[in-house]
Amino acid sequence: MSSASIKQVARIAGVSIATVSRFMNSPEKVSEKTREKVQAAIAQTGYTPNTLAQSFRRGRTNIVMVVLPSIGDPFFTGVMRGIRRTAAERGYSILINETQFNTMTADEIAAMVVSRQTDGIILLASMSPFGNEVLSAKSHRALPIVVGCETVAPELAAYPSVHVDNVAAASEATAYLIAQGHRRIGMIGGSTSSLLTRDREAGYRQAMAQAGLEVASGWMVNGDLSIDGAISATRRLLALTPRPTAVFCTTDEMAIGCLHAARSAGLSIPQDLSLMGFDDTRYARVMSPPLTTVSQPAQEIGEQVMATLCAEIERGRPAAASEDAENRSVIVPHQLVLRESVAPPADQV
Amino acid sequence: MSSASIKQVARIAGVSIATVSRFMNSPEKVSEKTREKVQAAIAQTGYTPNTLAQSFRRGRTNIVMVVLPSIGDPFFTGVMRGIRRTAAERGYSILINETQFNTMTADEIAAMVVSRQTDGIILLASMSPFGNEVLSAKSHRALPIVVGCETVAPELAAYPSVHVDNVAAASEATAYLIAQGHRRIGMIGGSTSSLLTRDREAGYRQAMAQAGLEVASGWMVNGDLSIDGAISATRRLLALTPRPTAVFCTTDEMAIGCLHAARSAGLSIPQDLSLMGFDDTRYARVMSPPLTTVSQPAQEIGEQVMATLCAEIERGRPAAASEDAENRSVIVPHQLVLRESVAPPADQV
DNA sequence: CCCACTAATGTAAACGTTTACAAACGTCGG
DNA sequence: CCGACGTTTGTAAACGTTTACATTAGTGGG
Repeated sequence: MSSASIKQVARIAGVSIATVSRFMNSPEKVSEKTREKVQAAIAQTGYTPNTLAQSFRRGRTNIVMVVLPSIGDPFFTGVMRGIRRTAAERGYSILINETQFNTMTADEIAAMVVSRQTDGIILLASMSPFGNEVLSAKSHRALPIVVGCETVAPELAAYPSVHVDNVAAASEATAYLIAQGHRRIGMIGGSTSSLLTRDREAGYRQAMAQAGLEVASGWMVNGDLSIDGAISATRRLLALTPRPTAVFCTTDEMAIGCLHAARSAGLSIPQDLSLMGFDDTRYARVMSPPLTTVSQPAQEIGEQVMATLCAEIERGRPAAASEDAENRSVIVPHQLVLRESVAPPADQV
Repeated sequence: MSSASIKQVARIAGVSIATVSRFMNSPEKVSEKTREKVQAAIAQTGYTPNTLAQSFRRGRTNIVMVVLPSIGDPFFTGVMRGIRRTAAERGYSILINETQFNTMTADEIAAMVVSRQTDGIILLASMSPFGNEVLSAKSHRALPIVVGCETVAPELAAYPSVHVDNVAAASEATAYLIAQGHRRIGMIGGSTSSLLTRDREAGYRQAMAQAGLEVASGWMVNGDLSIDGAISATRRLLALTPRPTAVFCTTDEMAIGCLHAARSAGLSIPQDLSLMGFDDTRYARVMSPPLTTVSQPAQEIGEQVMATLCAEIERGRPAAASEDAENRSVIVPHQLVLRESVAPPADQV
């Protein structure tokens, strides 16, 4: 007997089910008197519409899926907060998928939309071969997808996106280290198959090149976006001779690992090694020393991404017209935040 | 034309829709020849069952909701990892609800189950007045709910749960500080409306009492489970005279805030102030100094909670029989992990 | 008082599955 | 060759909504 159905409410109120349905969805279409009767019947039965039936009938679940590398990273937590906020406002729930655990392949994720389990997708992780052919084959309509944080992959170029200018930001961060007098600067990034890492690497190389500095082999290592990954990456970096005097970590999470590893190796920060992070997570400012980093407006990114996705979903199939106008990427501002993990190098080159 | 329906597949394969359905759900019931035909038709049309229709028909979404204070806390991230792992294994997706943002009231959450949007609930946050009357009124069946991490609230006593022995753990942690020679020990907890905080407080008081120590007024402050909250809490603690020589934080997250605030106030840790955390998150060991804390098997808790919920869901309505056998709480082991944020007090009392 | 027009309500089909039941088909022992 | 039984397939109802369309009630002008 779980929960009452519309039929019972209709019977009790002495009206047809259509009227009850109208009462629920557009009360202004039902007369005052009837409204009262229906209201009473609903109160009496404790009726709640069966969401499953509604979703089925309407062909919409009001659920969107967000795909990201790891929910554990505090930066993504911030983005999620923004997503969740505007999702709540607009009546959507969100389903999370972490690529880190390879729980699903890109095709499976796409299948969730095709099979109508989900109304759209937010991609915060570059899934490069996003089975786009598969998708367009499976469904004639374009999938509602929006890309966030990441630079959009070529195959996804048609989709809207919102992110900071990763190459400019990385370039500025590196330039700052250079301006402090550093010449040997290492970089700890994620896997190079990630476009985001590639962009930040491009920015790093660009700044180095502009200063006429070379990027020696072994100066760029993969820290796997994790603390542990950054710890081993840092060990590799410190084993180099001459070793870098500064390290640009493409993520605060990795900067934390790097900080720990460097200190474990007996170095003091920033005297012996300068550290630059990225993201300005809540941990950055409570580290010791507080991390110099690049801040991104995480929550704002989340909000904009979700809002854009809602628009995509709601405008439904008919896209056509001024596609490009809507599909342009939104670039949100980044900012270098200076704290205490960077100082001029002690040993002169 | 989004995605093909079972009808089209049936037509192309030259069979009835029932046969196609059987092919999908219990292929052993259809003959070899037919299987081939259907398989071909599916391949040709790219058929994917409409999940909405399936859910509607079966009355199950295979989605469960988990309610927690904040997904950002690394401890919960660990629990979520466990939940997600076993959810994936068993074919469930998970919907997250953070109470921190008050996106939904307890009643609304319950309504999601009643209205069939969700098959069950995992409560990692104590929602004390969980509108249980409302629930049992709305639906005659018991809701599939399982409680994790938290001590279960009296109204939820009937539901299964899995958590560490919070009072014992807090007691051990405090006893360790006492054993190091501390006499004035402060505690930074969450809101006292949280049962978890209350349990850990009870453990703290118990250890103090056993050592014949008094808990002075002002020694227990609310750190709001956040870094910022802990920072102000610490300031209040340090303003006391005489000030505590050690602080027990009921969360590593708050211990991090406490560490930062103490250091900002010019104290060195652990020489001037000892710090004990709780949870052993991934940040604990990379802090400087590394945090002494109490570890909980986060992932294991998640796995067990989810597995229990699956059992609840799958056994469906008919509970009866040996209810209590299943409904007992599972206590998972905790462990004190000794690192470097605790030392004997410098100033002798 | 009737007609026309609007507002309110009812009827019934449709959405894509699953599944109880009935029907058809094979196979095999007699 | 027949009947019985097991296997495979088909038929049709059901799940709880929404909604196009038909119908009825209500309103006001002529």
